[in-house]
Amino acid sequence: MTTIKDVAKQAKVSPSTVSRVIADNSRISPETKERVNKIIKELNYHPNMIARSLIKRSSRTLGLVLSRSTEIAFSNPFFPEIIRGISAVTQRHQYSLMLTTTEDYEEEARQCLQMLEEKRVDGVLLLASRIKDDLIEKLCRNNYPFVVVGRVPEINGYYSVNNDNVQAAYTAVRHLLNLGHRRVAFLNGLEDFTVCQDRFEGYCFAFREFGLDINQSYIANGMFTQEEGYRLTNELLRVSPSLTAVFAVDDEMAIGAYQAIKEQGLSIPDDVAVVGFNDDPLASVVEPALTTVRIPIYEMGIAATEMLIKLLNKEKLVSTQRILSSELIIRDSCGGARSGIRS
Amino acid sequence: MTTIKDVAKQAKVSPSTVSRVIADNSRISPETKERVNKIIKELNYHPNMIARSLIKRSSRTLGLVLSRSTEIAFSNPFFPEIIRGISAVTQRHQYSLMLTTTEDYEEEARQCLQMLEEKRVDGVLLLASRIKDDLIEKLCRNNYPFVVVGRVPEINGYYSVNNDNVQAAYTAVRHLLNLGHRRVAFLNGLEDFTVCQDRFEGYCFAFREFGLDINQSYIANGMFTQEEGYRLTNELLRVSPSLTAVFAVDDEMAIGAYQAIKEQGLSIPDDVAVVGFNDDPLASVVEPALTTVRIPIYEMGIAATEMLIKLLNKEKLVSTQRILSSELIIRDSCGGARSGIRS
DNA sequence: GTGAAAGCGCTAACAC
DNA sequence: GTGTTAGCGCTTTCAC
Repeated sequence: MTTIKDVAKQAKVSPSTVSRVIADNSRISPETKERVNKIIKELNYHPNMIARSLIKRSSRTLGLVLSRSTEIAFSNPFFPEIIRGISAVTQRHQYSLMLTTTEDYEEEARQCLQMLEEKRVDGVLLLASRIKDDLIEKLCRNNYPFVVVGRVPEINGYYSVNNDNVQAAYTAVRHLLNLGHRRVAFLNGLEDFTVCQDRFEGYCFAFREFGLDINQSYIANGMFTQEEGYRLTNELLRVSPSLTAVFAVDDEMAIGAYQAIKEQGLSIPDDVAVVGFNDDPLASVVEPALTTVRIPIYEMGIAATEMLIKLLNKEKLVSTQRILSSELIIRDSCGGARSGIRS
Repeated sequence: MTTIKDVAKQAKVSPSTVSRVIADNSRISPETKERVNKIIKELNYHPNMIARSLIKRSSRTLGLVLSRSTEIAFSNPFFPEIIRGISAVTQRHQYSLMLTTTEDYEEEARQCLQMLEEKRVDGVLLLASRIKDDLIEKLCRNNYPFVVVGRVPEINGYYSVNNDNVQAAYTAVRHLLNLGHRRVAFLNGLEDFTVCQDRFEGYCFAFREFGLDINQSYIANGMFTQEEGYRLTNELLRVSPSLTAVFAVDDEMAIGAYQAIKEQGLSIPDDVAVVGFNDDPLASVVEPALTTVRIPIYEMGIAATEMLIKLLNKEKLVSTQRILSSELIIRDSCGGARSGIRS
């Protein structure tokens, strides 16, 4: 293994000079620079990042902890897309990305703290979804740099990136109300996910705007799965056979609703309109193609990572929170022509 | 920041003793051990992994480089699943995982080498798919530890984990031949992916076993996308309207085939049977539910990571290659009853 | 059983 | 401009 000393010896300079050449220090003579660079190439020398990290007190690495529940929650496109965004920015800023996946929340918190305590990472990105989150409290208490993708209620002052869940759900439901629907069911996820709270709020906003009351028997909660969507829709249709539309908090659930609606001999969109959320690849494949909300996942990854890196550089941030807007993708599941409406 | 010296001072021992306590060294007195551990807890001390890595000459970190093309190639379930498997093993062995995603192959190779050269990682996991691969040659030449998920032709002596693509495709096509189909088209991916080569080989094996000739006009190549599946199937049906079955190298392509077949007014499975590959979540959702091959992705991640860690520990490996078997999931796209047949 | 000392590979004052 | 020196936080001989 070649070290900086080997290069120094060969180039007949001191290690510090080599170090300066690598750092592209201005007050090094062009001749030395050239000679050293030549030797570096010859010896195929690469600085040892571990050693550099030790002295710089920074690993130049960001941590990302994915818990299984988050994965399930957002299922398909979310996971690879956000990583792509995160990775793009880490690379641009010469950071590395350290990843762990965990099966449960306890483990997630443990691993996240460990990465920080052991100085493996300079800061972490959190895909937060749950209502209660003592990990975040702990991170705050220890002054660990972190950025949350999502929203954590009852905690303030943390940096975060999120999409406009309330607004997007409002737009989606308004779309249904505008088409004349009044008996609109809401197929919601589990209540302790903030996305579910927020999307429910959007649903309520739209109803309020139209001067309509919320009918509790139109609301159902369950897991973000197709099976659950199927089961809940069957139940909703049993209790309220006169429903004319279903708004699902997730496309997987919407697909489950499709099954249930079709099994009842009802037609989509003629008898029951459906709107989903997330723009899962499935959405354009099912028949009729599903009207849904597209979330800028890649961009959220970008934004969150940029925020974290600025934080680490002690740069001033314009705001502690960024909300990215999503887009209602109108397809065939509500009738009407296709188009895109900005929410 | 608390260091080992702080702990040593507080516990009135030397840093080396603290180090020994942490390493659970046998010849340290129980009393000292207890006292030191108490101080460690009190001060909330955590060893700095960077410093440890430096002296141990090991980052205890594995690298994973995902290129965009790989992602596209295997699309959906592959990416999160294999990471889940990899992550499970890295955690079990107290390793970390460093991840980068890249848009192209050049970049992939560059980043992979860099991680190794800069000693950020002790070894890398490669999701290899392409026929020509000079990255792997380079890794071999430099004696960098690595394990390939997939197969790289024309290179030997590297460690790898793969699924039984030839066997699985053979089983899938034999299933069609057993059902009486003789004019079976093969919707293949791009020829420079080894998976495509291997699955094509399986297709040929099955034909040979049945004493049938390969009809070149039944073979089509394209990208692993739904659109391409649609386009190619239209073409195949135009040239050979008498086709009775389509075997697709990927479920996305199979879904594209569905569209084309249905548009021709043909019924699945009555007029044309379809078999896919990968058991994409889509497969169970489309109508009729798609018969496809399920690949043990999670297990491949597990196996590859275990192999790499053994390699790093200089443990003897039983073999340089592990082939995991996949399973034909029989659904409704070929007619007949549902069941699982081990390939 | 424990401590002292050396050093992993690098950077950054501080000299000159 | 460049070299000398010290030291990042840890482990590991080698003493005793």
